[in-house]
Amino acid sequence: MVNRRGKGPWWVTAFRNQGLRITEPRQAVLDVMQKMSGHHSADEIFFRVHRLYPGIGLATIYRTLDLLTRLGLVKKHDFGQGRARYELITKEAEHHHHLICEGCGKVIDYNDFMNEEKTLVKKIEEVLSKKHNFKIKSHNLQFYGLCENCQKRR
Amino acid sequence: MVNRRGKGPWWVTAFRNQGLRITEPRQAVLDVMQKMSGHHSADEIFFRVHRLYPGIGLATIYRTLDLLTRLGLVKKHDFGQGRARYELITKEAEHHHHLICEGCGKVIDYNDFMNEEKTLVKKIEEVLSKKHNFKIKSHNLQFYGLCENCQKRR
DNA sequence: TTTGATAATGAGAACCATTATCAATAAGGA
DNA sequence: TCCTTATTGATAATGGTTCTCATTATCAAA
Repeated sequence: MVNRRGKGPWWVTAFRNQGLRITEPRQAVLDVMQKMSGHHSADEIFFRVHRLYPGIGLATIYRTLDLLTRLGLVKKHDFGQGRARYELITKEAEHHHHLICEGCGKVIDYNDFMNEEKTLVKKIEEVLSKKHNFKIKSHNLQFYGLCENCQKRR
Repeated sequence: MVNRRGKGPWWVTAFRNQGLRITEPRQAVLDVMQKMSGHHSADEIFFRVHRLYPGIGLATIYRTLDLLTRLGLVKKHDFGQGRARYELITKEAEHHHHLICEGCGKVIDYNDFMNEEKTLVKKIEEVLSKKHNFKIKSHNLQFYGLCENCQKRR
């Protein structure tokens, strides 16, 4: 998808607005992430990028993922697995949460009961922000357990 | 609080039942954690223990916290701060969740709307466990934002 | 098109919480 | 008290992530 000024991919404008340079590593990371939808660790992304651009280093992958996160193009997840996972934000991947398998680390997205959740979260936010003078920016609901395979295996 | 068999503190029975030995480091960690209620990192606990028992090493603190977690006497939290935090489980500290300040790392407990939450979580669990054949063991809801001080400071 | 200021990069060292190793110690049943 | 072996202390190792710094590349301006 190209933006309406024909200056390149959709994210080019976001970069230019911030005075950020369009570089090969940044394009490579974004390209790769679009192709591998889902949540991936920095070094999974590194290996994929590395196949196409062997010159790009791991440090740059981290720097780029951090930049994209700050720009709001990527969401950084912590599933308690000792490494962060990064997900490209798209219109398809709306607000959702995760089931995390404690056996194999598999992560399942879900977006059931999002309306009920939003209602409850809003109520909680209202009460808590007043009660504790706390400005809530985001929240996070995740379920831990065992996936189908790991239930059998143990 | 002493258990009804008069064999020492309440947790002694839990240890004996598992064939675990009652050692000075284990007593020290439990004593200190009872005195410093709340969530603390391993090295905060280490320093407190160290004042009373300079011979006890950090590795033992980690081993003991891990043991207590497996026994269900301690809850290990991940607030996304690059270090785990440990909380002694007591009757007072019922099921609760956390507000985490992204500015200073302060953590506020809350237990408002726990009934509504339980209802929603149960509904979600029922649907998701069927839909994905996923056995849910636990869940986790946390809010991120800025505490009173950190809102002013920026 | 060329130039110049400086943002961005690559390589590897540094960092830091946590875990593993292993010889020495000590808990607790016999 | 003795003996088995769980536990410990010291320290090295691990692994994800960040930092450093000399080099390179982007892109606005000439």
